[in-house]
Amino acid sequence: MNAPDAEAAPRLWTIPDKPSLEGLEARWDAVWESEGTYRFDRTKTRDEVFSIDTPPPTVSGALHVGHVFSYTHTDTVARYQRMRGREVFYPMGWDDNGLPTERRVQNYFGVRCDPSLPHDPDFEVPSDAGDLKAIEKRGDIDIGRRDFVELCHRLTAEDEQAFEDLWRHLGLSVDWTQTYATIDEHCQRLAQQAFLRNLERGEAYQVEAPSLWDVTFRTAVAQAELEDRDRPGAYHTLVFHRTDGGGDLQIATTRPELVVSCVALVAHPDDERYQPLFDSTVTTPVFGVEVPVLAHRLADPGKGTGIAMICTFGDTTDITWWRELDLPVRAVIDRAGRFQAEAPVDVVGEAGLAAYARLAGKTVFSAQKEMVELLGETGEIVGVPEPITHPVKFFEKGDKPLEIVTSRQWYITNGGRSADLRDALIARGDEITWHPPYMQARYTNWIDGLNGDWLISRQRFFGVPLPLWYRLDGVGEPIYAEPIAPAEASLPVDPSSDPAPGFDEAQRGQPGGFVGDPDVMDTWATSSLTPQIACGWTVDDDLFARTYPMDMRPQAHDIIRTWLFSTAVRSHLEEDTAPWRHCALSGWVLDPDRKKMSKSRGNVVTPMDLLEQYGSDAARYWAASGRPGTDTAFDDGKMKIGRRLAIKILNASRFVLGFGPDGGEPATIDPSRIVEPLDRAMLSRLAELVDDATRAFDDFDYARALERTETFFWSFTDDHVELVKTRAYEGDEAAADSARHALRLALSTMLRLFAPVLPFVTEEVWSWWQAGSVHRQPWPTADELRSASQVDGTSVDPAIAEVAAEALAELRKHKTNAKRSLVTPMLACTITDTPDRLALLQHALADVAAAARATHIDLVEGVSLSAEVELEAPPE
RNA sequence: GGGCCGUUAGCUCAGUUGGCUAGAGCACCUGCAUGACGCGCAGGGGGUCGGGGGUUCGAGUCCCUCACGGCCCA
Repeated sequence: MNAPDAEAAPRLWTIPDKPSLEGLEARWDAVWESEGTYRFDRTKTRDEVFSIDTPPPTVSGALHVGHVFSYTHTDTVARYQRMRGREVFYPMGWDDNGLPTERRVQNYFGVRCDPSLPHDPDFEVPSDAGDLKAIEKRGDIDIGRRDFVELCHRLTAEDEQAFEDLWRHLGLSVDWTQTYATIDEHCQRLAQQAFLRNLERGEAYQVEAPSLWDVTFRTAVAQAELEDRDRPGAYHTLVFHRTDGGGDLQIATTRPELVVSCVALVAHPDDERYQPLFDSTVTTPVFGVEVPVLAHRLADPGKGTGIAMICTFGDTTDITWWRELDLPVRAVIDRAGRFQAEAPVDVVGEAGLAAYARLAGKTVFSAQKEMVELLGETGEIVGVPEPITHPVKFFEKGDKPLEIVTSRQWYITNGGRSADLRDALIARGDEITWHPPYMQARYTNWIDGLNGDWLISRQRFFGVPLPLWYRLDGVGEPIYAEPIAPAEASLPVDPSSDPAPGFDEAQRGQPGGFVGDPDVMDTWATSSLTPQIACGWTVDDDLFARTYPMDMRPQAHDIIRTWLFSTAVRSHLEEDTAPWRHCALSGWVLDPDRKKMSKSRGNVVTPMDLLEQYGSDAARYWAASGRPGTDTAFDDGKMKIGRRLAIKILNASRFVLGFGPDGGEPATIDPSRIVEPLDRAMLSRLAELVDDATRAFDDFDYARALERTETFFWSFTDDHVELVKTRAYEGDEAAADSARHALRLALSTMLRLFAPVLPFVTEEVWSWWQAGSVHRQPWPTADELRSASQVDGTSVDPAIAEVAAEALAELRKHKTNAKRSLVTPMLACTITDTPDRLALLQHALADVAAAARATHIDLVEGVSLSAEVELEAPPE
């Protein structure tokens, strides 16, 4: 690591004749790597460290500008904190665990995982991998789980390299020696270990219960993975028959195919229309099953006819009713989303059984058509279905509506079923500083709306296996109530290939033997442990003590309910603390039509092309212009401005440093030689900027810091440099020195202020005249500038800088309005202004006159600024 | 239906605790070869700050209300 080298010997100036942005990324990335500029120094204590819980990107997903956007935000804060003297712990992780990788591997290699197939030791990677046409021609190859997982590892390794290349090109100041991947052995061990500790403490449990089920992926999914999508549907009005002889009852439903699994009707307790029927019974159409009419507050009197079927299970409200009203189960939909072969036991009549036979084996979609036909035949459907559009629950990665299937699943407590835990987790939110603050409401609201614990088991292949086995009884049935857990020292384990402790592999599947739990954990069950993973929980106590709880969690606002919340749950359960002190939420990148950029919309811009076209500093400039938490439109115009800024920094620096002494003398900054009032006024203004930028960065507001710095910089080049350049060139020694040292001090300061956002161009300029990396320099302080702006303890009025700049602008205006060059000499010049302002201007009058090419300026007292000038006659 | 965010110049956006005549960049117009930068510099036109009401000496800023857009959750 480089020591901060403010004290180090200044180096000789080597200023290129024609500075350029081209190639800076590759050059400085290599230097930073070889110098270990961003290497974490683990001798630092907790209060000296700033640790960042970086989002591990899903490597199997496409790289897009959204990545450039949010990761740049984090990097600006990391660089700022590093310059503030904090030792920054900034690891990168890859999220290669889970369904996106499975899908990509299936498509890329043309394979399908069949867990029943054994491992094939001779398995070779398909030679036509990546060739979509060839794969389509030959069809998918079925392979065993171990071979499938091997392919997952192989492909994610390539994807990770592409991400690392992008991150390096973008200039993320990551310590690449700390990298982890959510499917690597370390993460698997840790995820299993954390689960086992949840199990020991009773926070993890299994239960056979109805849960949301994706029929395409054939896996259970959690509440956090749901999304509502509007889908067309239709109210079908069905006829139920009262058993008290009171006639028929009409029920509106969008899912007539579930009549067979109807276990009750329900209406609102206050609904006078149905109050007389409560606790009476009716029989279902077609199947003739007797069901009760019940009251429950969740029934909506305004929906349909105000009375609904409760089916097991049509939607999540059915689960609530079933649970709270203590109803039986008549499930009909299997794990493939089809009607199972056998009718529920309560269907006993011949007609009912015959009707069910027409549904058996059908998908939900075909079963509905068949059922409507059956209802028509019995005359138990009224009128024609009334089309509606209604929200339907989908797995966020799925294409078919979720069904509800009863299965044995593992859960971790998250407050969804415990008011105490819920309140405790909401209170954890108060330990975190939210940027921007209103994001905390999303966290609180999500927890408030939970309706169950966290379902963590998934019936998939590429993930961290649940580290459990079950004993088999005498007839080979698993005894789920007594799961067998491994010793922590043996982790990670794969129960599908490792035998249970105390058993021999030969006993797998045998009566009296064992069977491994076939499921993997939800990918969030691993991702929720990124603070523990990165900080070395249980494997490196020393590192853990220096880095945890972490200082910063940066992430996008759309995954507060998943990643942020689940991480808070794990830290609460495991460490009894919030996992971080600050959460910084980034917005989204929108396309120019204000739509979220995504691959499916085809509006994604390839980030590497962008970085090469405009330069990484320019892309970072665009990203850093997006305020924390705010969605930002993709805008290449903004990148052009960033590029211009970077070029301007090169040119202005070259100019400022060009005033240096000849003959290879070292660059120095000697504040005691800054004596001219205008120079001191400029530094005084710069001190205010440093205060402002520091406050902004302390509040994670990189956008504000950049904006203020940029504004100052442009007025510095356009006004201050123009005012002092003649003096710097040809003033007497003391006056010239004052200008030069002030320019250098200002440049040094601004380079450091820009460094978090524009790491390449600032490093390039720094290298021309300073030793070490700008990124290991101390962040500028207002104090150093204020003391430089004073002489013998007396300050100048910083307003001198404004008055001088405004006077110069007034004189320029006359030249421009006369359509003359700004270097046109003035034969005479009079400036009128208020006495106060004239007094200030007096301190910079020689500089103003030189910049305006006036040999002499007369001052006249008046009410406001104006000028009269006489320009040299234009050449004929 | 509930919660949150937003609405300021043609476009993208600043505007910290209320306080000079509401700003910047882009775009547009008019000029300028100037000791670094023409990817530059100077100057200019352009806004009843979404509508309405209120508090205040004073509101883009605070309060109420409505409209529109977005996100999250039912």
